[in-house]
Amino acid sequence: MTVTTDDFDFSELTAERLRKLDMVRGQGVDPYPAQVERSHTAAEAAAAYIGWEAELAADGPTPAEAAHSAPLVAVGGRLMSLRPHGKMTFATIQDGSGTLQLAFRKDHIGDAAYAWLQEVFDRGDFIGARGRLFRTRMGEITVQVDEYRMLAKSLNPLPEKWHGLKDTEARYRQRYLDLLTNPDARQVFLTRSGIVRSMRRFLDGRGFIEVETPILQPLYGGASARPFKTFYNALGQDMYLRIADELYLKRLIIGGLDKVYEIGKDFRNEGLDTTHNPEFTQMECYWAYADYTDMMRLTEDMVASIAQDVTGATSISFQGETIELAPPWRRLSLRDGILAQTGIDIYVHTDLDSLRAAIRERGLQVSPKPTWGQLVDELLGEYLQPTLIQPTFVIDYPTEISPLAKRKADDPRLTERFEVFIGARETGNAFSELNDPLDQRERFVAQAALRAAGDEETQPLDEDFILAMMHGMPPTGGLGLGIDRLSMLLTDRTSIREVILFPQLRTLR
RNA sequence: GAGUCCCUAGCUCAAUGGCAGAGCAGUGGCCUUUUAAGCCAACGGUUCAGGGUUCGAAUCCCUGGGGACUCACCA
Repeated sequence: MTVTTDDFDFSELTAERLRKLDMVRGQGVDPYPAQVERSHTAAEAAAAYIGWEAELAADGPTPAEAAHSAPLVAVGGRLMSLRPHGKMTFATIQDGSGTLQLAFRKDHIGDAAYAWLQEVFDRGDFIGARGRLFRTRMGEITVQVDEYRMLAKSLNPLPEKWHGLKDTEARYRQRYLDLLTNPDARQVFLTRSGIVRSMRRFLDGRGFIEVETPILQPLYGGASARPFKTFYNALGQDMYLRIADELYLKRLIIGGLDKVYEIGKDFRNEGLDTTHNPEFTQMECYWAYADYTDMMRLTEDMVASIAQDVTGATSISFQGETIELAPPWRRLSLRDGILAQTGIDIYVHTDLDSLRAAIRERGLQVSPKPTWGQLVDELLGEYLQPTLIQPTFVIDYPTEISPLAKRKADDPRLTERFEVFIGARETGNAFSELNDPLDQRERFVAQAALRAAGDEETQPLDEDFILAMMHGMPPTGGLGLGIDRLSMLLTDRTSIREVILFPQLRTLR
């Protein structure tokens, strides 16, 4: 039933809570006080009681005999369950540290205080309580409440306590309800936070410094993708949200910051599916005087170290597969990988027509692509990638699809580049960075030609970046790792929306 | 952008062409160690929206909205 006032439409349940709110205010009590008396979190209270029990054991008296000297705590949290039993009521509160049980006895707190609990509190409200800890007959550590107060009234009901919030759309649109009622969801985001923390610790420990580069850029670059475009009024010019951090981080390498990294959002104006969100998080790091083999060692050491930190092991379970992340990881050339899965040698079929013919000849199902490089990438995605469950460095990519990577000394058609695949998902991308400004300019020009041929995701010529490189850039290794993808891997989730707190959804009309 | 499936009470779910229902939550009552507390009672619906078919539509059809998955683009 919907109740309508001049200002709101709300449910009958909300109307009931508003009635209680009015009742509290009518009694001269502030339902939203600013000050909170709180000595312990839920977890700290439990730990304090266990510590007290341990001390007692040495002295002699049982906890029941010594109850009068049990720890006195002031706790606060959200009321998740209220279980009245006549003259005694049990409640469970939840704070960021966990849950704790409260016991209210009518003969202990008095008739009026006991009645007030039933009259004005609902599941979802915040409550603060003081009292001594004890264990119930069932052994649960519980606060014997001496006094309590309302910390904040909630006006909308929480989802059902047993099943939690199931509806996917509601879980994404109202993530706070998901976090409150689904412990799994909460754990995913704690793990994700742990991954980023562990990554920072690892890179800091290796002497990398964390930097911040522009998200709002006059020209996008550093990856092959369509950008989000916007307009900056003060300068009267078009701006882009970055699609990668790469070109700015390399400017820092040129500036003599030899080991830099950035963890931040990139934005790509592309599709939306279980592995893509238009706004996603990437770690990029650049290491002067290193090459792509150094980056491979860095990558496998870092990912294994992160997995150890957040899951306690380097061997993880993902979608029923056991994946071993301990180094060293398999290294497979792109050519050998595609040859093994399709029988096509991309070193033989080195132009678009020849490669198309070979694909047709074998009856392979791949979508048509406008350039040779994109077609090679398509073969990788269709036939090789699904086989790459265990962590694999696929190395030596065609120059045409790697415009920022250094050519291999013995074969200018290829670059010193690798992509990381784990659980059949692309998780990282790295190369020995191109530091020859003249070659870099040529690559940009070649990109323009590919764009003319129909490739919409080529990289624009960035004169300011070339200017920087003209001043001299040291040999450098660079790596990009997808934080969302890594989080999916380490939390065993197949949808990127499960590891992004607020995934992109269509706005409700 | 295309295809398939989904949308019912605050939440989790029933009802498949024939009286829209249950559990939880909420309301009233009983209950001093429960923890998915229990018992009794009453209450709670624009079945996503709009249109159509039909004696009759939550159910079938069409249009629109939102979501999930698959495909295409992408990391």
